[in-house]
Amino acid sequence: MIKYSSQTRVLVAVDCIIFGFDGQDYKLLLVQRGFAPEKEKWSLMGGFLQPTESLDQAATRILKQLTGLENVYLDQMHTFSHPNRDPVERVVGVVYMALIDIEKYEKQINDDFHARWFLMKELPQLIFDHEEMVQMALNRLRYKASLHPILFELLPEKFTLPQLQALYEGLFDTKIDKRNFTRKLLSSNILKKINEKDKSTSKKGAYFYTLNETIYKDNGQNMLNLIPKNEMPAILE
Amino acid sequence: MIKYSSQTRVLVAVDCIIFGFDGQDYKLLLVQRGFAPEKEKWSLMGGFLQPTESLDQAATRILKQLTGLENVYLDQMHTFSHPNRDPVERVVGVVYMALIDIEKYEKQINDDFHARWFLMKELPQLIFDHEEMVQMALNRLRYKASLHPILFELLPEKFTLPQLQALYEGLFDTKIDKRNFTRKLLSSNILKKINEKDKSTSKKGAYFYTLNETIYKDNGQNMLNLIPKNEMPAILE
DNA sequence: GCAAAAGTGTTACAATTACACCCATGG
DNA sequence: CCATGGGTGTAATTGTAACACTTTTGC
Repeated sequence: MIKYSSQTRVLVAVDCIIFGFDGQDYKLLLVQRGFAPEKEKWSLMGGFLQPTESLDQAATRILKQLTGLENVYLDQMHTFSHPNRDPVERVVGVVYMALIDIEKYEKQINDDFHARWFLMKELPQLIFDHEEMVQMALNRLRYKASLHPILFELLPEKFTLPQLQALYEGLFDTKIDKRNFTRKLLSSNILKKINEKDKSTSKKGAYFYTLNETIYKDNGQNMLNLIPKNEMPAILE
Repeated sequence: MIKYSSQTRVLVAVDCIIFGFDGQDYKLLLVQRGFAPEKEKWSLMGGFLQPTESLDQAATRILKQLTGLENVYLDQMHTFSHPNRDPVERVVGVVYMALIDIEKYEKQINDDFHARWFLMKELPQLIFDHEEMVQMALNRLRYKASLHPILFELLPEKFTLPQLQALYEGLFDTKIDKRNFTRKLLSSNILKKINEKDKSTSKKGAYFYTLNETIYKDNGQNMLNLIPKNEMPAILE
């Protein structure tokens, strides 16, 4: 078979940034690296791209290996390529961001990998350029979440408005007026109220909501706003 | 030297999507491929990642090779990885998007590559998955431009408000009210008026403006707006 | 009965949209 | 003098932000 001669081939790794939310704080799922170099140091969960799979498939495979989860929010974020980012040999690193419901995470699956959830505020030192990757992912998550309803992905199917508000307040490290928050959210029609309450965090109990799936998919709008809203294409990213 | 054994190494290519604007229409700079397979078919300008360079450096190098330009808007967009996207052998393709001032493009440089500007409306068939790449880039450009002032990158240093408006109208295929457009733009303080007119398109002449560089860098805002603007971090992407 | 969290409305202000006429000038 | 494109203001509407009290109930 003909090849492109005289070009250098390199390893391609996929690294997954896996976010979770415990009701209070954002967390990141890390693994303790089982092989040299940097053995036993903490790192993102990753693996090498295999000959017959795409990057998306590789990321899906890796995420499933570690968490047991499929069909979760998983998005290619950026490709890192400093020639010496891995000291062993050149590895180009494609980073994916995953948002998972932390409750669904299956602990037994990961024991092979010595996985652990870390509070975002208390991350250990990470190998290679993984800290830079995490920082970029956090910025990206804030960016997206400020524009699109994606934080739902961190919650179970049924969730309450106070839970959702805590999610936004945590990510942006701020307090939000709950009346305004609720009004905007409900006016988007993205939620369906369920006739059932969560009594675990208060005596009164908070109503559960679920996503209105038909509406939760079609969102795109604007901001420096040179384009009138009427003219904005419905799906932009 | 130790290596990661038993893993497959692949070629990494960088492909550049180069947008320009001629005052009327958006254009894409394509090259006629000089080697097999698909020799003489049109394709994005690309090249292989070299051993000592990063992807950003490779994209910069490739862009300079083709256009003679440096210090232009250039942004990593997405990495494509279908196992058979290149029929010769496996190549992972990292796509960059560039916005250039079409006037600055130096024709003599590209003649080695048989480069040509195509109207976005009249693109030829492209090799491999390059059409998919272009489609994604166009969506991405619309998305970004709807939120951030980046289309300036397609204009010369001095430009008029009607030129700028044509840029937005062209990208979104719509008409914008020029009073509202102007007011929003000027109220952002991003522009500086110059005491000089462009008389090339009208008898009255339109004032030139330039970017206010200090303000043109710090922009980030919102849209589904669960976060009050006061609380929005200044730089989100 | 009270502490703790959930729920709910109104008003002021800001941003966005819709809309039409005068201006400057080269020919 | 007139055709062409450039420039400008206002009013109605909509969206956003600030603000505090009542409800529920487990203890």
